[in-house]
Amino acid sequence: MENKNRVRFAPSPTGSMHIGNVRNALYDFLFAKKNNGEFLLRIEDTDQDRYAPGSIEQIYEVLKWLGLDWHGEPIIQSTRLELYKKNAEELVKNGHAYYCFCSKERLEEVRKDQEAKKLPSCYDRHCRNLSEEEIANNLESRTPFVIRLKVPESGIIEFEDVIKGKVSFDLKTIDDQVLLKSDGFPTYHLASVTDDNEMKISHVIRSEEWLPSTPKHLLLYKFFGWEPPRFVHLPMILGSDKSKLSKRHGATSVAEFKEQGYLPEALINFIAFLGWNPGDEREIFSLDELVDAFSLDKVHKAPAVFNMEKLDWLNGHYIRQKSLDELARLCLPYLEKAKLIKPTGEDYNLIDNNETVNLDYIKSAIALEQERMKKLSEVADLTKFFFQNELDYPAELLIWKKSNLEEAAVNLKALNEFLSGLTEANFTKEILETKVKQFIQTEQKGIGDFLWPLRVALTGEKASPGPFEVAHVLGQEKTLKRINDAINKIKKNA
RNA sequence: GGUCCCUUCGUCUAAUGGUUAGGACAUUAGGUUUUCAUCCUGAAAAUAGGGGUUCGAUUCCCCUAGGGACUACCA
Repeated sequence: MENKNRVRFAPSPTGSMHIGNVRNALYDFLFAKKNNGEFLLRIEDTDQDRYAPGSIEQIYEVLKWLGLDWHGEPIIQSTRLELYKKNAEELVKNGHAYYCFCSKERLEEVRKDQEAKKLPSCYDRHCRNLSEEEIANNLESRTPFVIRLKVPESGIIEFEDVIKGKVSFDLKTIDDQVLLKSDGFPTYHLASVTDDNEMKISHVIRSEEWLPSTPKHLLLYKFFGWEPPRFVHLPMILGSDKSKLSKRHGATSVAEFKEQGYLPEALINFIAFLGWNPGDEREIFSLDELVDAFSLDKVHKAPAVFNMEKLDWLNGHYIRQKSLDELARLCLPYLEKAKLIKPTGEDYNLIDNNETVNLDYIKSAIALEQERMKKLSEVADLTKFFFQNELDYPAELLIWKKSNLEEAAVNLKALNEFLSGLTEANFTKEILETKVKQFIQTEQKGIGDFLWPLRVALTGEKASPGPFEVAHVLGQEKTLKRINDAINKIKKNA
């Protein structure tokens, strides 16, 4: 019980959840579940200026959507200001931190000066040795102040990162970090160390950008007399040009991916493999399977480039795995958004001609495109011909290979006649295929001479599902109408 | 500039001293097919460079180069 593994995902509510956040959360989750530990959530809202309204709710929503359920109530840092303040003052009392009354202007000047002299920029420790009287006076006159960490003058601080291995820093290069800001809020450093201790976090799993501030955190643990956790610095995720993944690389927020129709399964599977793999050749993993296979010692040191093509492939894979009911449920909003259908009671109206269709019709249409979809958002474009009354395509599209419009018209007429002679009951994919192919044989022509124009007449597309399955979904009446429409289109064109 | 981290096909990665350097995505050639997609088969494609250590280095060490992060009263 004492040594239970506890990890936390600690985002700050300053914007939308992005891929990097999700990777951190995912590895936290996998590590906790794999090792019978707890996955906790903490909201690091200690920057009043950067707080983005709604982003806390979005964090919850995204984690739930991805299936990364956390344990217990989230810790909200802004509700714990007293604790941080108390800890900062304790450090001052023990001589490990000090009041600093420097103005922002002065700090700015110091920085500029150091830059001009090509010196490493850090606080010049102006207030580090203020007399008690000076401090008392400043406090008395209500001069704004911060509390800074008193970094020892010399020494080496070394630690064993779970992923990077041994890392060491010379204390001489470390700045006297601000711990408590003049607005009374803690900085990340104070707040996260305080809370990680309070929450009994065993492994701090976070992005590599935190590696350089880890010695400050270690100092804090030492000065507080607390046992430090293990540090686990995850490699970064890069964009296609190998710079830190950002907006200009396209979608990076989870909300955008969701909107484009990426499935949580695909996102999880893909992101898990950015910097980790199970060590064998399997590629497809559910969240549960990831938990089972996960281990921190298989996490890489090197950063990984976010490769959208592979995500698309995975997403297509997961779409193909979906049951039709589930897929239809996911696709419906996209069809409505594209103004193809609108719900009316239990059924749906086609916006094009106000015809009423039922859910089964929509499902049949979606079923035919399931293996072609890479993202849910593509469903509207892929299935639109099932919901439109008049198809908009050039007559020339009806021409098969080296054939011509006249022949297309002749063949379509023959098909129309033949199909008119069938009963509605014959309009299944299998029966149609058998019968139409028999019919084509008697015509002494190539199969494409009939099937290509038929398919185009039914779909208006140069690429689509086959004509028999489309005709089945459309039904005899619409099928015949579309063939007629095509013939008329050719006539008009002539 | 300073500190720290990193380096296997285009990309994600396997192989921790001995392999024809393996797989996946993407690319590409075929097959199936009325088109597209799916599916199947094949091809091309990598150990950043230089030194060591070793009988033997992708693997261990050093240097160089390149990339990245940090360098805020942001996280």
